[in-house]
Amino acid sequence: MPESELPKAYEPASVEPRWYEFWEQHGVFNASLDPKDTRPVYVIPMPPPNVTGSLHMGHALYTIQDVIIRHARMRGLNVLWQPGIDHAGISTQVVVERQLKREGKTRHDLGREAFIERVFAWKEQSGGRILEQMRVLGFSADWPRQKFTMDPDMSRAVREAFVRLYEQGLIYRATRLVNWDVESRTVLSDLEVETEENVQGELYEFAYQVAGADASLGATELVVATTRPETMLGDTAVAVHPDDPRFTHLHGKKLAHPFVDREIPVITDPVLVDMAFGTGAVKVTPAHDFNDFATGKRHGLAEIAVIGPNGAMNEQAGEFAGLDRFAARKAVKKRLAELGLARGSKPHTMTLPRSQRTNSVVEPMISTQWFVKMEPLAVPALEAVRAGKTRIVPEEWVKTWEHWLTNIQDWCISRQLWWGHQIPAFYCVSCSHVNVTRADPTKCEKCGSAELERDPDVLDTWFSSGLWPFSTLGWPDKTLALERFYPANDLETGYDILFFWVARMLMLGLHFMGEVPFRRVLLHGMVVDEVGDKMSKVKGNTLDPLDLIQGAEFENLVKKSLPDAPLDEAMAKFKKAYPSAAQMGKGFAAYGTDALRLTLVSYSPQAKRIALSPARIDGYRRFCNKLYNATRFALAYVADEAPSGAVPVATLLQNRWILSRFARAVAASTLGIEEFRLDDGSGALYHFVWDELCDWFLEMSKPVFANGTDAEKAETRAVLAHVLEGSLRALHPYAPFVTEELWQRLPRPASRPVSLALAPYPGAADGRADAAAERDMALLMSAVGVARTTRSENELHPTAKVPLELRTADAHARAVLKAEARAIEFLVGTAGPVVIAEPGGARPAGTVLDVAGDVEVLVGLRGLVDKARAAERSARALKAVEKDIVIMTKRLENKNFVANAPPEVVTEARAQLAQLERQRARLLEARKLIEEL
RNA sequence: GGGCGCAUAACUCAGCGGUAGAGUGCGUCCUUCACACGGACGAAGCCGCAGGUUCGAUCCCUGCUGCGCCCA
Repeated sequence: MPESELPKAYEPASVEPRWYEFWEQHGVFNASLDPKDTRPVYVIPMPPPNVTGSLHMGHALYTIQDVIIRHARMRGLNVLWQPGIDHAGISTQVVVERQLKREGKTRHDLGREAFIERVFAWKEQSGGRILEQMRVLGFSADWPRQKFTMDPDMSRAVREAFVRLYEQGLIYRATRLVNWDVESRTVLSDLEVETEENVQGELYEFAYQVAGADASLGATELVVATTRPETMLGDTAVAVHPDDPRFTHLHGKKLAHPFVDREIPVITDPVLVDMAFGTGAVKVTPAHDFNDFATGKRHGLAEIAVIGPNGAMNEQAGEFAGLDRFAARKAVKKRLAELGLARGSKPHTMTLPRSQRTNSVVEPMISTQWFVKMEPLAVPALEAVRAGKTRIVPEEWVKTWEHWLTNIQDWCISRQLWWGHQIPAFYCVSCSHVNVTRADPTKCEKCGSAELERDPDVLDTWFSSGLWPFSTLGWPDKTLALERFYPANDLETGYDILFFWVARMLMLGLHFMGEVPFRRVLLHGMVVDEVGDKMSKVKGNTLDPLDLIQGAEFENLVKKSLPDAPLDEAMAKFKKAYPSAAQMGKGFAAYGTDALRLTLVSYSPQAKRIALSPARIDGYRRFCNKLYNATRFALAYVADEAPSGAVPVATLLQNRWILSRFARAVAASTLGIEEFRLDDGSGALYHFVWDELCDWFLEMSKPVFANGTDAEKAETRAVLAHVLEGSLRALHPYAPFVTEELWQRLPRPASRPVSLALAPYPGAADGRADAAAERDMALLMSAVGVARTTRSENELHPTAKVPLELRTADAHARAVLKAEARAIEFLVGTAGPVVIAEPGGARPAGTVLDVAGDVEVLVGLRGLVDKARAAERSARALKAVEKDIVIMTKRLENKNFVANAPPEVVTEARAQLAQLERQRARLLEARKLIEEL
């Protein structure tokens, strides 16, 4: 038997790498640029992972894109899914600088050029690993078209975009209060600042003495409350509310600064000051606080920076100069106390701004930076979504989108880093003119001086990502690729980069290409641990997709995720984060890529959190094994078939039925993929394969192969070969490896291509809808089910044979059951032929009666019946039916229901009630029979 | 302070204006020749709480409670 060639269990590890190599060798993932290729195209721009990153669960979610891409490819479209890597400015620079630090060096020891060379070397060595890991996940990307955001052609696009925006007045340079990352010593955009909530801090109070105070008018000092005492060195005013009676006598007064030689005014400001908060008086530091900055502008206050780029106090801080800002905080408090100006402190819950990349507390600083003027770009983007040119799915994100874009701030794009696209601005030393040019200039375009200094800053990483959908296709040149593959059809990514990436691509795509870069944006949630917490290294609840694919012992996992914690503590954290893993024993089995993929797409796409459940992955691993074994079974019979691809003639009930169910399943899968409901699409196929194909169709074909006529056998072989081949095609986008492995072993039509990845996706024409077959099968399934329940309730050995009689008044039902006698006998395990009869007549002694709809099921259990259990079950069934009867009766007795509900609902309810009452009658009979046993 | 979302079986999650579903787990029986990674059968839910709309609400609306996220 051919099946003996296959091991009994599916082993993904021995199968998956082989097929990936095969696909790449045959170039099945490559888009066609042949000018004569007229196929419609389908494009998803792949989000380029960071060059520093190693594969995490977020990347594994690219599976959603791959399923859609593979489906499109199987539908015969010219598909482009172009992979790439992002240079990831800050992250990468931080990684390499940390390496240098271990060698006792800084980037300044190397110099800019050598440092960049070093980063490139690092990138070559370890940066591409993630793309290798993506192959493990089966992603069908067009690898020969792989891009890196710092490739020469990408850099050219970036420079072109910058120059054009500058020429159009949309990029400008300005001095503003910006977010400063003290650790990496660069400015950040608003989006790169994250707020840490519920930080336990203190509200510290101290007093400013009023200059020339008159004690008879009131207090001679003004007490302010602050969370940042050290910034008082840069205070240029104290604000009170104009309506606050406590401070009326101080309006217009000056305060003496205790540490620096400066008097600062008391100002009144209803915007900044909340009378109820703190002391009602607010110190104003325009150079280090956004609200204070705005206040300063309103009142014409000086902006005195007291903190330097490294986070230490500068020379303006007088005696505190040189201290780190946090050390300065302590020092200032100590000195205030010594001067008798401290007025105590209160615990205070606050929020802290932190750098997304380095996590250090962000310092507002005044600095000269490059900005993109956003409003002219945002308005067309807003309109494009409103007009439906790009659709955001799920729609709930549209509100967020609208809110952000309508309140958008100008985008700070310069970064004080070395790693990235250096800004193409050249300052003339003699006339100060700013030359912004496509090619490096040799002399100033204004005064002709050859003395030019290039701006040292680089661009925000997201600037180049924003050009991705067209820069990767050759822009600014008019290439065939650009013409063919822009705009893309869909974009699929996490909601966390809706603004960072999606919005900017849409704005820049509209601006430079005059057309939206994609028609749909599909936003998925974040992968979190099984109990819903964000995955983080600190919590030790991260999962590496490769550990799930290849298997891993929990002990090794926790050693990897929390290397510094005691083993039992780390293990406890891990098991708390993954309750289902805690029940598993020592570790994860090698679930394989397909199981992980099926799991990831099984989550509802509208869930904001995807709580990854190891038990669920294991469930899909079993599904792969089920599919594998179903094919093993089939191969024993169909190995010599030569299917034509046409739907086989079917006369046997189960053959007609499975063709009908198959048509439904593939329709559901296709709809699911098209509607971005991969959970529904894959679920339909899962249940089709397991619950219908395996549990009923394969089971019913066994007696055919054992005892059927040659014609029946031939028909069943043809249907089995056809449906199985079709099922593998249908499942391939979700589970590419196991399906390719099995498909290559199955007989298949001669017209099929070399790889399943290129075979046509099945459609309605691959099945045959048959309502009658579905109805008749339902009857059979329910009768068999009831008979089996009776057997099981009485604890019969599975191989024990029982006499079976089915009685029904419905002549059609009798005909169906009679025709399917062989199947029923096999599925129930009957002693002798099943008797099909009309109701009434004597019941053989020792027979248990149950009902399946309108069919009485009589199982002969002479001497085997557990009377008590049978009675118990009978009572339970009766109770359930009577409960339903009460519900239905009440509903139908309600005049309003009958009058107002749609007529078909009323008719349906009446039919249900009638059915229930017939069931009750039979159950009462059955109960009587038990008593007689 | 503003906004968004979630609350359904022990766990993780679907679903839905008309008698509540899946996977895992749990219980019983069984190594029957595709699969014990299996089969058959079964137990298990005030669908968060309180109102409202409706002939009918787990579903729609309002409020509350709890949890999560985003923005300021």
